[in-house]
Amino acid sequence: MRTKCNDKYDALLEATLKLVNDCGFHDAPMSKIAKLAEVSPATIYLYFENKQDLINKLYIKIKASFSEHAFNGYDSNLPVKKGFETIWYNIADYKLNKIEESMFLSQCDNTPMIDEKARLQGLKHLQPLLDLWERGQKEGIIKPISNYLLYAYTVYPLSFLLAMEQNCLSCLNKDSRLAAFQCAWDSIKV
Amino acid sequence: MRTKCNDKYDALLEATLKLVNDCGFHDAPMSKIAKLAEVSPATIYLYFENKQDLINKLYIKIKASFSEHAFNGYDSNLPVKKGFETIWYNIADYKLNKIEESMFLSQCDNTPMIDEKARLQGLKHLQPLLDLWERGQKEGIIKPISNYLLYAYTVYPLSFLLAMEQNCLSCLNKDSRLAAFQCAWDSIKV
Amino acid sequence: MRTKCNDKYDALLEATLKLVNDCGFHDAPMSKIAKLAEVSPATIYLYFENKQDLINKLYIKIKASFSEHAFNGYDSNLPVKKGFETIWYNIADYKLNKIEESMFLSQCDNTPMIDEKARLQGLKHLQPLLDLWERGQKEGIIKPISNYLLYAYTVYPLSFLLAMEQNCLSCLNKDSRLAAFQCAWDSIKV
Amino acid sequence: MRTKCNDKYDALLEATLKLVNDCGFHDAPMSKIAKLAEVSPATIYLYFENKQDLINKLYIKIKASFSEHAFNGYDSNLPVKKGFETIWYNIADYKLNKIEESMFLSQCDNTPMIDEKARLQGLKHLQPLLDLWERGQKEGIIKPISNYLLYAYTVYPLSFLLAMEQNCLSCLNKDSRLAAFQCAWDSIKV
DNA sequence: TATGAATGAGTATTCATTCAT
DNA sequence: GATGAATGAATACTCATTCAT
Repeated sequence: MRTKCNDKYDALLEATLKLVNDCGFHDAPMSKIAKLAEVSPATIYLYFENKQDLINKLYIKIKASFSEHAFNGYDSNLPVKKGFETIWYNIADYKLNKIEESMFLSQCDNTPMIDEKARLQGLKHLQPLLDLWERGQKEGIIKPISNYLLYAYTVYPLSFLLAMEQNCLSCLNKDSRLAAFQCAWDSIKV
Repeated sequence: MRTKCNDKYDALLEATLKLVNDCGFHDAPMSKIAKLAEVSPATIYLYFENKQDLINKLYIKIKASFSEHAFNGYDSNLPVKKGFETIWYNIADYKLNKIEESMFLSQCDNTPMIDEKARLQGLKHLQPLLDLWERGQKEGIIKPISNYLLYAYTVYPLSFLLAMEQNCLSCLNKDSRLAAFQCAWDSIKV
Repeated sequence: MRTKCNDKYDALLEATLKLVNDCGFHDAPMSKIAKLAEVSPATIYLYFENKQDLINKLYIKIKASFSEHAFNGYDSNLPVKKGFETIWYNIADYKLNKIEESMFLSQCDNTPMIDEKARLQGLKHLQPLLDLWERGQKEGIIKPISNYLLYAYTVYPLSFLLAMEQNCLSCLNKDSRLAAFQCAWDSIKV
Repeated sequence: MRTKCNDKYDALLEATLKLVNDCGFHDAPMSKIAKLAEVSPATIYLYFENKQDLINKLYIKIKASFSEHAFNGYDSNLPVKKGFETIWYNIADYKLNKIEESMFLSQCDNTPMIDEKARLQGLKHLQPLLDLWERGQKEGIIKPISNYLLYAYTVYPLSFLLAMEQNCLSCLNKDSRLAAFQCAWDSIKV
């Protein structure tokens, strides 16, 4: 499906990202997406099957870039806390620097706008973090609770801080980020 | 003269809640809402100005019921931890028992589908919790960090647990809820 | 159909007149008419069969008041020119003083918004003028041309002067009205 | 790529003309217009912004064709009466041969269905006639009265004759048209 | 008599998608 | 591959009219 002219493919994804963020899925018609990408509406259908496919592909692409960021510089041989710290700060960085992408993910995750199939595909990237937690639990450093809880109390709160945007992005700034990390670590460490 | 009954008003809100949850705002047309509420499409406009107004009013109503639940049995004279515990468990209860409502709030909070005005009106109910935190900080029991962080690491994670629904609702069950609360408390206590 | 409470009947006709003039037939819904008349929409149907009937009745009423005015003080024994003068000035008076009514008649006469039946009923009031013209023709004072032409060149032009409203009402004022009458008379006299 | 053809644009204007004449603006819905033009409702919006724009454009187009007709063969060097005769007969011709167009103009001019802007644009074509009248007045051939009066008693009556259609079109036929012109001229000549 | 509630059919307009070049 | 034209089906919303009191 994806042809040699990646320019248009990418422009379409970018336009979709912007419009869905600003107006919501319900007010991001194909015609507007095409216009913003400087492309004919018909052209969209050369690269994507339909609107759902366009959204799905954007979701998967962003999820992938998110994961790539998350494990940047991470090595599974690091001690548990150090490893967790690396990943957590990476994610905080991503939220702070890739605001559009992060907002889009939030919208997808709280809305029935993504195929179940795409959703699953987006999830499978987190395995290294789950492995790290398992190791931490074996070593008695991390509480013996479900992965869901661990995620809910460490990574997920970052989404809220992002959503509060104007008033709260400061919470993720270099110098005040320590407090946030401390909360995260305190909530899971034994 | 027929008299305007609350039945229809409520049926419309209920239908909207269900459809927006199941299909998303973008696929919850007025015609479907009317059908589900067993009412003519035109009737909607006797009770609501337009679709936006319908959504806004539903949001505000649910936010209000949420707050009412949250502070049920709470007394500002309770010791900080006890007070926090009361509120936190109330909210966990709400999430567990009012799944539809909770999912709708998540969708609203991560989507540009709500008026800024309605959004603000929905926020003003949390004051007692903020007051409690302030007291806890003065007493040296709660970390001296911003309200956003406190909220992000105590209340907000519950939304994630809810969203994971099938796999994770167990995390909020009576017996395993303690672990979740412990995470919350650990992340904010000094 | 018309009941004892003429107040509401009249208020409805008045409201219709105003709304149709200001917004056009296409933007004068029954609900607005009811509101302006300070009456329930359902009440309209106690006095009128439907919207068409309401418009028709208003048309006929105004046509009748127009004719009454037109022949005010007219006596079929007057000499032809004097008689014509009387009627013509009466009509000019009406156009000048009953602007709303005159505009409504213009709209009805240039639009398919009136039943053919009502239209015919509105026409039959002009007989005395036609009789006068016939007499004038017999006396050799008025050109031997069709009634349509006589009307077109004497009475009808007044509608245009009215329609030009702001810029042109002056043409119908007491002192400048003579010029207009002179045109009318010149165009039909032998 | 299919190319936007004038056929559809014209068909739409024609359909609108017919429907507005036969049923009135209030009963000429876009769906009927589309059907009559053998086009999808959505297609209308490729050529016109909305219904108002469609009506406006039709009005302006017809006004332009009317003016073109009116001054066909007219030369500002002609003697006043001859010049007036030329224009007047041209207009009578137009009314007789372009009945649909003439009726539409009447409806527009007696109804709040046209934008003020479009209305103004439609007016500016008559200048040569006004110039002619001015010259006639300077030469002492035409009464020193306002342009409104001159128009009301010469051109405007033709609209009435048209409106009476069935019974009266004969008044505009070649042989009986002289009587009508004579009325017009008599009413303005000194 | 009078009403506000209720509604089915309709209105202008938009949308995701396909057609023809 | 790329496009603007074209469209049937849908969308939010309105209307003339009727219902139930």
